[in-house]
Amino acid sequence: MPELPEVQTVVRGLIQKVLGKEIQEIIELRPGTVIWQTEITNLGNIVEISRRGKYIILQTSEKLKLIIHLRMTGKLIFETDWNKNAKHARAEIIFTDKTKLIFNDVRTFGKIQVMNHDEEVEAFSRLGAEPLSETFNKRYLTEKLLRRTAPIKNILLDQRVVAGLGNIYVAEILFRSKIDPRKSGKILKSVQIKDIVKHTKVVLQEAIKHNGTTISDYRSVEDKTGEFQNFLKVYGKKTCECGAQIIKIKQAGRGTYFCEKCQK
DNA sequence: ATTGCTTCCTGAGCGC
DNA sequence: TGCGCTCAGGAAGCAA
Repeated sequence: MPELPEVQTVVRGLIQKVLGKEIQEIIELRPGTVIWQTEITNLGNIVEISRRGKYIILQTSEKLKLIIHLRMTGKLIFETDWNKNAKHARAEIIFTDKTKLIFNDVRTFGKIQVMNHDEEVEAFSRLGAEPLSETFNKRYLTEKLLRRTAPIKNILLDQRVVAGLGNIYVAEILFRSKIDPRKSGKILKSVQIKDIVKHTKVVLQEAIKHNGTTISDYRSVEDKTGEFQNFLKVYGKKTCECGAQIIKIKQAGRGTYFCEKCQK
């Protein structure tokens, strides 16, 4: 599932492969994949590629922007063979040099929004701090956890609190912080909040360095897997490094992995 | 204001 | 071999 490190890896790949290219057309292969929020005559060249939370932002010379969310199984694969097709291709961004970007998505939850450069992305107004920015610090998180009775796992998954974390990284962050994911946000000690902030930054940076985590679907722009799955300590594991059994429960509709011995 | 449930969707894996 | 079931989960929408 693409979370911040995977999206960041895709952005890095896009900068290498498609920055500067001129978009000839966007072909929607499955209805509902592309959301047109403005009239288009000419798409223009890609002039800037960035990320906000788990959203990818492509800006063009024609004052347009494409907002792409991969959700669970979305991929953006760069393809130099114009005639090549992919099994679950939902849309294609065709460039004038006969290369293309295939938006592949088994579960079809991913979307591409096409809108004006100066138009506000509604979803962005709800997003919390970027975890790798200065804004995401102990003071910020302490304020966000105030009065929140939900389990810390659920709170960290909430994009309004911090933008970019998903199920895998939250599990790893709480493991490294030695905090029980079931623990209510508001009862966390000052030092625990400090640890969450610290380990969030460390885990995300390490994962970015290793091109993200591939459990099943995630691939880079070059259709390669990440490597951070080799460094996971709890997500999907049976045994903890301490020797105890990893426990699996369900929280917020998702699998939570943790070690009862290490995480209090 | 916050919480937690449901919904969207397809393929993999499992038991029989 | 194939059927039916469960599981995987990001975020919106909704009820409480």
